[in-house]
Amino acid sequence: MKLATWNVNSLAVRLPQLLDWLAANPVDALVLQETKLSDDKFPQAEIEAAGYQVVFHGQKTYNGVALLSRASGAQDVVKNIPGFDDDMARVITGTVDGVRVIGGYFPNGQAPDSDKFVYKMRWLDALRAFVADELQRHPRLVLMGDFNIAPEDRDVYDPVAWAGQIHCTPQERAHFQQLCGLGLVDAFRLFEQPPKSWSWWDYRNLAFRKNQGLRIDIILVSDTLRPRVQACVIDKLPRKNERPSDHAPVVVELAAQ
DNA sequence: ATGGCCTTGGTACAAGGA
Repeated sequence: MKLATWNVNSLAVRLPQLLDWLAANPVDALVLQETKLSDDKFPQAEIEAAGYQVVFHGQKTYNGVALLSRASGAQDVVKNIPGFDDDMARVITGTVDGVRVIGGYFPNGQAPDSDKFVYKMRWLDALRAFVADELQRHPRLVLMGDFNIAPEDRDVYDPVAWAGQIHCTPQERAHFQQLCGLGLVDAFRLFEQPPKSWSWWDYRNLAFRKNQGLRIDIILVSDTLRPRVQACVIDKLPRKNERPSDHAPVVVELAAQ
């Protein structure tokens, strides 16, 4: 079973690339972030024509998430974080083939001294409570998405320049560790990986060509699923396309039960 | 090297992203 996450930075722009990627990478579940589409504009028919079921939670212009899955579809779908009042469409959850899949577009936070950072901290508190609750009922659980947190210095191309900056603050990293403390593990780090592995590269500064990026797109798997994890990779190929998203997909492979 | 790019809304350029 393969599951993946991808921040597409506008599904309206990236739909052809998404369909190409799915044709080459027939995953069982895929969560998308930054679809930037209200639900009435979501390209459901095109995705279904490609052989996927899809549930989505969007808004105009900003944010927006979706969960694609194979024929059996996603069960018990939840949109956003219950009990957390939020104008932004950031979370979608469903059960796919017995695995509880939570897809998240974590707040950016803008700057550590900003109101948006305060929101990020509140959102992370709410997410942690939600994930803890979900884990009680679904021990086979995957939390994946654009975390907008670089968990460690090795996830940052220039840790000195980024020290204390957004994505790298001690507060954000503490939240990441608290999520792991619920009984989740970073699937990417279960394996030896190439040094300087990133999932996002700035559009500016020839950052992709110079491999200057961050690893902020992350797949956490529950302790129950951990023995089934066989591989976790970042697929840089779509970042080499014309008109790419600034993020690359991340894929995890689970052994059959 | 100040910012350099991309997307949206809307039709000029500002805001947000990371």
